Amino acid sequence: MNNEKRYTQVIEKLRAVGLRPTRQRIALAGLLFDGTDKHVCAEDLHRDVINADSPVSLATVYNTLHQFTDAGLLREIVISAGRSYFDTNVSDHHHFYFETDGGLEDINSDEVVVTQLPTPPKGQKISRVDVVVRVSED
Amino acid sequence: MNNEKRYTQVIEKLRAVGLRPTRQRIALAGLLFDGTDKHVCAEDLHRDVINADSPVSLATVYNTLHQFTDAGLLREIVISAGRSYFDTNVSDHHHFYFETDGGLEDINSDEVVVTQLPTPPKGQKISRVDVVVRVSED
DNA sequence: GTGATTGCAAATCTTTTGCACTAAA
DNA sequence: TTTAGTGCAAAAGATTTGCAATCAC
Repeated sequence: MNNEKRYTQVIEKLRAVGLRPTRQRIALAGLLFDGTDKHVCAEDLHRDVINADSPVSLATVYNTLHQFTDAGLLREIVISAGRSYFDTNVSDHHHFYFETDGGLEDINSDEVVVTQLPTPPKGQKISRVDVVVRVSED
Repeated sequence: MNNEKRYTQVIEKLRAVGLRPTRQRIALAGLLFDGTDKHVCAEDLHRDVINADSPVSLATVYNTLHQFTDAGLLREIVISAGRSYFDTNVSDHHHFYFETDGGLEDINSDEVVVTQLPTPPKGQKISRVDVVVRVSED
C-alpha cells in the first residue's frame, strides 16, 4: 500500500470515531495502526514518533492514547504497577506475561477456553474477561 | 483467640519465612493476617497501622508489603495504572473488578473454569493464570 | 557486637493538568 | 471565526532509595 493511501486511511479512521485529524494524531495513528498488532507504552510511542521526524509532546501522546482508547481504537492493559500498555489489537484475546522480562504476547481467544463464569453481583454486567497467563523460565 | 496467642502466631509466621519479627512487621502482619481475606494498598495499610497506634513509616510499609509478597504471604494485584493492591488470599482464585468504582472482589477458583490453555513458549512454564472479570453497571 | 531493619527526606518515575498558543473546520 | 487540540512547564501521585540511627539476635 502506498503512503498516500495509508495517509488517507488514517484520516478516515480518525474521522470515523469523531477525532479531528490533526498532524499529531495522524502521526501517532500512522505508527500504531500499521496492520501489525503491538503493545506500546507512552514513552515508547513518544520515542518512535520523534524518531519518525514528527515531533509530538509527551503530554499529547498521553492524551492521544487515552482518546484512542475511549474511541475503541486501543485497549489499555495494566500488568505491572506504574506503567500502562496499550494494545492495538482490540478484538477478543488474552495475554502471556513473561515474568522474567516484563514482556507481553497475544494469545488468540480460541487458545483459552473459559467454560464457566460467576454470576456478576446484582446490577452489574460483565464487560470483559481478561486472562493473563504468567510464565517464567522453565 | 486471645491477643497473646495471635501475637505468638504472627511471630511464628514471620520466622517461618525467614523474616525477623520486628515491631513494624508484627504490627503490619497482625493487621493483614487476621483471618479474613482482604485487598489493601500501601496507603490503606499505612493509615490503618497508624490508627492502631503502631507508628510505621510509609517507606517501611512499602518495603514490608514487597517482602511479604516475595515470601509468599501476599499476592500483588495490578489492575489500574499507578496503584498496586496486595491480596492476603494467596490460594488459587480470581477477581471481579468493578469498573465503576475500582473495587475488587474475590471469585472462588471453582467459579471460573478454564478448560484450555495455550502451550507456553519454549523454555517457559506457566506460573499462574490470572482471570479478571471486569463488570460495570447494568 | 554485628548485621538486619527502619525512618526520613529526597529522588525518581509515570501520568495529569492549567493555560496560553495554534490549527482545523 | 470559532472551537478543538497542542505544548510546555509545573503539579500530582505512587513508589524507591541513600544513609544514619536503631533494633534483633
